[in-house]
Amino acid sequence: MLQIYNTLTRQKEVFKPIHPGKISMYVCGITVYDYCHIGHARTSIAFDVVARFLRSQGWDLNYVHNITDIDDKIIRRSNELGEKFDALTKRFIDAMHDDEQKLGILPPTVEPRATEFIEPIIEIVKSLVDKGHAYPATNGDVYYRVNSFKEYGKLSNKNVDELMAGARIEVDEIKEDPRDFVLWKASKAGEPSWSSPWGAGRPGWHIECSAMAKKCCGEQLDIHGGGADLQFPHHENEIAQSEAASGHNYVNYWMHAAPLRVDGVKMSKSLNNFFTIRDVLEKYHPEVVRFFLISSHYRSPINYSEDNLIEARVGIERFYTALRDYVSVQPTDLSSMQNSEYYKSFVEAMNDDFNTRVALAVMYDLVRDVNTAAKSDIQLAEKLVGELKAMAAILGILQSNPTEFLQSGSSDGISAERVESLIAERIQSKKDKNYARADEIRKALLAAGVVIEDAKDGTTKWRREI
RNA sequence: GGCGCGAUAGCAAAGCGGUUAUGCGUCGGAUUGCAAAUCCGUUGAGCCCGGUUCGACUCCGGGUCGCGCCUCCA
Repeated sequence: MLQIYNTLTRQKEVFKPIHPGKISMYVCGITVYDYCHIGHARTSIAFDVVARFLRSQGWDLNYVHNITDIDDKIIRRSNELGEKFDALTKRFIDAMHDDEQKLGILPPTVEPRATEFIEPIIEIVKSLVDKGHAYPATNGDVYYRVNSFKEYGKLSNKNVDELMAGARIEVDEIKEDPRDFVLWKASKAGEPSWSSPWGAGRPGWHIECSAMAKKCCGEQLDIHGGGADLQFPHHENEIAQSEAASGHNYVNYWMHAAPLRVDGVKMSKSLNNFFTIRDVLEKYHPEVVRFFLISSHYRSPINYSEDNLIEARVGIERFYTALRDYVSVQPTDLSSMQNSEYYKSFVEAMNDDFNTRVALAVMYDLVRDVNTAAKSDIQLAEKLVGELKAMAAILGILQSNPTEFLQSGSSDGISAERVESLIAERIQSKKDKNYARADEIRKALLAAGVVIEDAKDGTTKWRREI
């Protein structure tokens, strides 16, 4: 029984789909004017895991992950760089796809871009104007009339009157009310623009999601997700737009991933305390990053630090060390795992609001039993490994070759060839009972960050430590 | 100021009103030429003050501290 924490009600709820067996899930993606940072990866991976798990359980999932490819920041950046806005966004979309692919983030069912949905955006704005929920201003902008939507604030639990009193809201003469937000923005000369009933302009920030969600999922969604920082104003405004336009409920379950922190505070563009995904991947294996990001619950903040990345690496090493001898074992088909106690526990954990941490704990239990079985019952060990790999696939981890993973590390370290040749020399020394030389070699390798393990059959395995 | 969230052992991080989370680390044992890996055992928790209860880390109230949103942000 799937349970999801719903931001709207601030509690876990049993999930009930709009259409039996089907789920529509819309997740806010990024505005593409720069490289993605690890905070973006956190949210993308969280929902990638949700999507993988839902599909694994037989749900027919329509996963929509949008791209906002037109907005003020994009225009500003394109002016700064002297690069056409669509060339700029293409460049960063390509980079984003590259990052996602490395991190094992599967492509969504649909990846709509705001600029491809200008007509539907104009349609919604028009209908909001017609219904009195929006109004064109004298400068050519069209604004949403916040006081026309009586449920405004229900998602973020804001009191509308207090919002009005807030000192930080910019008072704009052109708006009827300072809380009103822009749906359609008149363009200045030279800016990218599309024609509309209100003149040349471009979409405001929030409206594109209302339009894309409607076109890709219909007027009602099962799940809508995004980073916690989008709860207000973005998702609040989406609700106001979509529900005022359609006249009925927009989203059944709102999910928000907690922010990634650096030194205890949120990683963000404005604080300039972010690390891009590509920077981090220069130092750490992509699976380490992914493992780190799913090793705590998606609603708990995670602290990004070297120590925690190293801990993630060590945590995965336990898995790969166990899997080293079972490279040929294939993941077990989920349909034949229904009676596995491990799998039942795993599914139970994931059904409980996608508790990846508990799911990993189940997998660690499985690893221990694999290692124990390896000593006495290889068939059992292989069976358990098949199950372990099947669960790992649901989380999108343990997809590398174990030995390659364990031997991966900084490129400036000792070469694999050098390691192999020293190991060969050590094996000979051992045969000659020259243990002094054998130990010397082991110490030298250790100093170079290489740990060796002698197997019973006389061979020696090695891995890098970071 | 308004609205939320959190505080767990050396570190990371979950569930749970009474019964081992889990990973890393420590220590001891098995194993090993010695190691490493592995297994077994060990170590160790629940911010403070009240309350409810036969019993609270878990529920309720009040503090303290940290964080998020209220402004662009995944």
